[in-house]
Amino acid sequence: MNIKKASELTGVKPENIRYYERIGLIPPVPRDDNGVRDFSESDIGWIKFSKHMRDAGVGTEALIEYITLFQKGDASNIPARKEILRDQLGELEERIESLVRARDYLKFKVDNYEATMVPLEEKLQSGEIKKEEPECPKK
Amino acid sequence: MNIKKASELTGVKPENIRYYERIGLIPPVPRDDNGVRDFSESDIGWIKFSKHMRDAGVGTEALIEYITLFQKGDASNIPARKEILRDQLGELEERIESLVRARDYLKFKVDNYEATMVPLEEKLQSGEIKKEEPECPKK
DNA sequence: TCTTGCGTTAAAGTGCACTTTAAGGATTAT
DNA sequence: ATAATCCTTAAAGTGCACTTTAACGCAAGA
Repeated sequence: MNIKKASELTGVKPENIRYYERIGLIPPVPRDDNGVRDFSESDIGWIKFSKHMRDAGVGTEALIEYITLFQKGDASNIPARKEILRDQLGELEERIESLVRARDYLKFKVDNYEATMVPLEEKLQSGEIKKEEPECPKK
Repeated sequence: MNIKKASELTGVKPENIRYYERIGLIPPVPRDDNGVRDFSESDIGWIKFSKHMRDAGVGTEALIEYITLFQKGDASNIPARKEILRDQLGELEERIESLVRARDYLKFKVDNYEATMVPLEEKLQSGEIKKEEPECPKK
């Protein structure tokens, strides 16, 4: 299948598929006689995988490293590949933690906006206090 | 307190505190007679807030909009401020979802690496199959 | 045949969020 | 008093991940 179809199937723009291939974020895609890319299901799978990981904030570097190892097609580097994945999994878990904390804070703030901000604003208006906002939920 | 102290307290580098102030990511910090910033507890709170949100991937634009509204110190824009926060909360929730999906996928992949990859590699070695990796857990 | 629409590459440009540099002013330590 | 160590600003530079541009080729339809 051509790059347009691959793009539709993966939600990654053709330019970015080419870019991903160029930097090694996906393995090289085979070409036909005219040098035109002919994507297989497995190529599509790789694009989806990389998109998935990129969306989650996994940096290109770790991904490229992983793809490179995979491409060597050597069973001896399976532990290395597994370790990259495990590292990224750890980082992902940390990022989720951080996001959840921020979300809880923001949720608290939104839920209590009227209760805390309106009286604060009133005092502010009357010059009773100086401007200050950030109060966090005591975790 | 000076910018060094503020930096230590918040984990944000002095350069970035200045940068944050310059672009409006925190309200202006009062200066002493020499034009040197003198941070109050509330200034520290703002830095922490912005860092917290930035770490979670909240873009500067939304944050600046929020700070700007806050600075107008007008109770009438409380709903607008609340809405910005609510919007960002929604986006944060989506990002968390996406990360959790990626994590689950990666976790599956790591947990099953030996089980799925080792036999795959063996077949590959023997030329029995072509290279293809990405198989997802059926969610 | 020629225009439309797909594909290709290399290279330059963009946007974001810092980060560094340059040039200088004030306070503290020796 | 002079060197170190803080502070200040404006402006230029960096790194990442695209994104756009330019210049081209092939192939089917009017």
